[in-house]
Amino acid sequence: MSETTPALQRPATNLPPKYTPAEVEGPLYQSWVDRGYFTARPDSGREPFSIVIPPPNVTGSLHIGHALDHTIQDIVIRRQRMMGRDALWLPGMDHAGIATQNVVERELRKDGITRHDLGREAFVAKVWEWKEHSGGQILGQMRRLGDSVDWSRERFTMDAGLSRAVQTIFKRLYDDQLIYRAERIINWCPRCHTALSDIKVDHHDDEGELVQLVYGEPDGEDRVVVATTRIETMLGDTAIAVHPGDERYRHLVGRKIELPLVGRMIPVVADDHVDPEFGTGAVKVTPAHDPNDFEIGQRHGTAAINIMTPEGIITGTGTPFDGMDRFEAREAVREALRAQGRVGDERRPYVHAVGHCSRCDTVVEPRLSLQWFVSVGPLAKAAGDAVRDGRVRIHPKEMEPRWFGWVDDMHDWCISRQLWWGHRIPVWYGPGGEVVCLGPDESLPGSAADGTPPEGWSQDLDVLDTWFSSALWPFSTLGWPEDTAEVERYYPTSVLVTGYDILFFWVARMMMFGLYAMDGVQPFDTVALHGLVRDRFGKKMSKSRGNVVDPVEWMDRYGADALRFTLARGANPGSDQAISEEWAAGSRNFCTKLWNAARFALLNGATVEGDLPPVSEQSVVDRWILSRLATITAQADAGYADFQFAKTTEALYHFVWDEVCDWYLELAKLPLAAGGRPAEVTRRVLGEVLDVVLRLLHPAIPFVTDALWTQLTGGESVVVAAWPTAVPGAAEAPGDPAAESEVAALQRLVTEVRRFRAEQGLKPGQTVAGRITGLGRTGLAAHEGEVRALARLDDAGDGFAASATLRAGEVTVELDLRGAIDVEAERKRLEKDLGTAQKERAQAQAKLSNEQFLAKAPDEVVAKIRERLVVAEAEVARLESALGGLPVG
RNA sequence: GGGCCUGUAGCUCAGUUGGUAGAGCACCGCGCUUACACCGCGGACGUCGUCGGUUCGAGUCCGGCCGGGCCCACCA
Repeated sequence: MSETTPALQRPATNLPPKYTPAEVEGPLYQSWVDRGYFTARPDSGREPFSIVIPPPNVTGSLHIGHALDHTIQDIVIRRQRMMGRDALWLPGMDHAGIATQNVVERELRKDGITRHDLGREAFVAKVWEWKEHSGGQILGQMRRLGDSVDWSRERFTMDAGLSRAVQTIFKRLYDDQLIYRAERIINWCPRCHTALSDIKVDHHDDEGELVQLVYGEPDGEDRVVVATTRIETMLGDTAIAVHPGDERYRHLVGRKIELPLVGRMIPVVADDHVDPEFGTGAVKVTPAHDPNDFEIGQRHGTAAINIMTPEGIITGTGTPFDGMDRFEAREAVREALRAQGRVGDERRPYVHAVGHCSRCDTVVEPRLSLQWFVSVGPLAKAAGDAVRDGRVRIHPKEMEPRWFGWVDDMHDWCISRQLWWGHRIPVWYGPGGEVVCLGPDESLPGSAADGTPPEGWSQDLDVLDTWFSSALWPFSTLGWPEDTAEVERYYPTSVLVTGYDILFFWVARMMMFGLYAMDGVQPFDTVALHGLVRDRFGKKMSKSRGNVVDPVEWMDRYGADALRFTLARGANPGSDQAISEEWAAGSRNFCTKLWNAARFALLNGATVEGDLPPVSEQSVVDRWILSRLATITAQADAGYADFQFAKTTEALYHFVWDEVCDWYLELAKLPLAAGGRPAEVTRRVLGEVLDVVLRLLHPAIPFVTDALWTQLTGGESVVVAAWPTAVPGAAEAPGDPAAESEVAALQRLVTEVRRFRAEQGLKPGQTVAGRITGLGRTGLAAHEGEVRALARLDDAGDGFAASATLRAGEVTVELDLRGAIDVEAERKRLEKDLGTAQKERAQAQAKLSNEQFLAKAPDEVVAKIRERLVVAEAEVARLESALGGLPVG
């Protein structure tokens, strides 16, 4: 209790009449941090619960998808904290190799310099500088959102500690021969000058040309026609392949044919890969520029000739095409071959899938390259098994097939990147061809004290794929490879919350490395997947569409709570959500409603002091709301636990708005006005309801709930309040059905009277004289006062003359409308209702006269239909009588 | 090419083991009823894509078709 917590000091009357999110949210976050609420306590003796944040890229700022991701994690972790767990939500950021390097290079370009002008060391220093700036922005946004992360444990994938983890695991994998270096066809971006993972390649249909190309003598018997979309690669052909069983080419297998334009003699080989049905049944083989061809080349021992520079310029072919860009060469080669009559004049457009760099959209070039790989076989198998045998749960379960589809058929992972920003591959090459992989504390024999390598040694130039370090995140952030208390305590983490879009390349890799590094212990027990945030039409957000929502803008306009509540309300497990500004406004409105309800309670002396009054002293209305509160508490608890955020927040929304505000508060006004013991009981129940509701809502909307809760209870903060699991003093679940049905009957009657009034043109606030009879037969004998208050009926004094009569079930309400009754309106209303009732009666009768139904349907269902018939018949009778009683108009 | 998901009120979406269709927003009346016009009261709105099957009964299960979307993929 210090100056940092002004909210605590305010008397109840100080709650401003108007809810202003900025005023509520502004000071709260820092006070939470100052009080250390978010700091995990390994020595607390409490049961641990841990989440590591999916580290946002240091590039740019948080987008709405991050806001969703963080909201979900914050809901989970805040609830656990309230449940008394030692809750750790570990924050941090990812260095995002290529993305970050691109951003910084773009900055440099504005000043007309390239990274090569600076040199590697200076450039990397520049990136660090930039990271400090950009990273700060993200942290500010997280604070704004209310993320209850443990700032004392913030990490960055390029931190010294995490870099040690990277080097340690690299060395271990290397020693276990799970990392190897090999020439492979990789996706190469000629513009970014880097290898791209399969995931960074977008395939979409482009129009090209499937050229038919004649090899061998155009008229000779060694004539072979092949088809290709990349004719320029023929300069690097080293074979022609046909299917072994293809009679058309049997005579050619084993022979050599001259490669046009180049003059090289290349063999015809037989390979199963070739589909004799496709095209001409013959394939040109360019091992250095096509993955299939590479494999064919490997099988037949043919050379791989690289004909392109990293920039995509033809080189080393000894032809006039050297020096041409690949697309330029495509045309030139085609023309040259056409001149020789090997290619037809006619162009046949051909639409096919072409890979593009996901970052710059350049057409990727399959290219032979010396790269580092992780041999994923055993690692992926373990990752699959962990889910198969139930050690790791994927939520929702429908995502499991995708998981298995991926881990059960994973290619080896190319981990080297031709970048400067990232973890440098810890491998050194010696003058005599030596290759040495170094662990964190190792150095080359003969190194100088300052680490300068011996003469002739140099380190591999490449850095590791960003995902390599992210894959270690669940334990590297806890201090691994050191033997820390945090690793011991918080690993495996309890739940991983992330979007299904990175299930494969992040989650799968964490699973592989986690199981590998931590002796088979999984990195998390549960993977909770959420979807993508889309625009109001369900379209993907993109800068080009101009439909991107900036979470900060919405927080400015509606508050962080409203943004969070909006995202939570749309968060159905694993599925995308469409959001619009109306939703945010609706969420803000809900916070306002909550605020106003709390104001009402405070102005009326609601309290949480002392025990809840015994059931014997509670009114039916109290019992009803407490029963409902107990139900909603159980629902919310279970719903949050099962990651059903949409369902749960929706249920709380309706409980607060439709039940507490619309009915309970209105009904409570009577005993509060009456004073005495009934008022005392109501004040206590009212306090209880709000207290519990605020605690249940706190994980989703932390700011406004804390502001209100401290006012209501005088407690320190709802952040550290106990999580409600049951409502003490309320009847046990399934609640108090008697009270619930009694109040339901009351609500039905009041609604009926209100509707009648509205049909008759009475203004909602206008009080009229009325006489109510028959309440006892509906079990509402004790509720006449409430009916009168909510339906605005005055007691009928002397001289009362009924001019309109409403029969609602057993109850009759006669109103003195002083001749204002609209007979036609009432007739229309009654006839409509009669139609509905008759239809219901007919449906029930039809079912009950169906012998098959009677014979086969369960008894309870039959009983339900019988009951329905009775009700419908009574309703028909009532409406017919009411219609008959209308004045002839 | 293979696989997955999806089609419910004008819009965006819920609908638990098959048993009389729901929400928010938008819409139509009326209203400053002493917490709240970021509100209240009342109202209207769907042959659950389509055809067929299973069943006493299907939005809910099965099959075909049509319409969207996604993932994976080396088809030259």
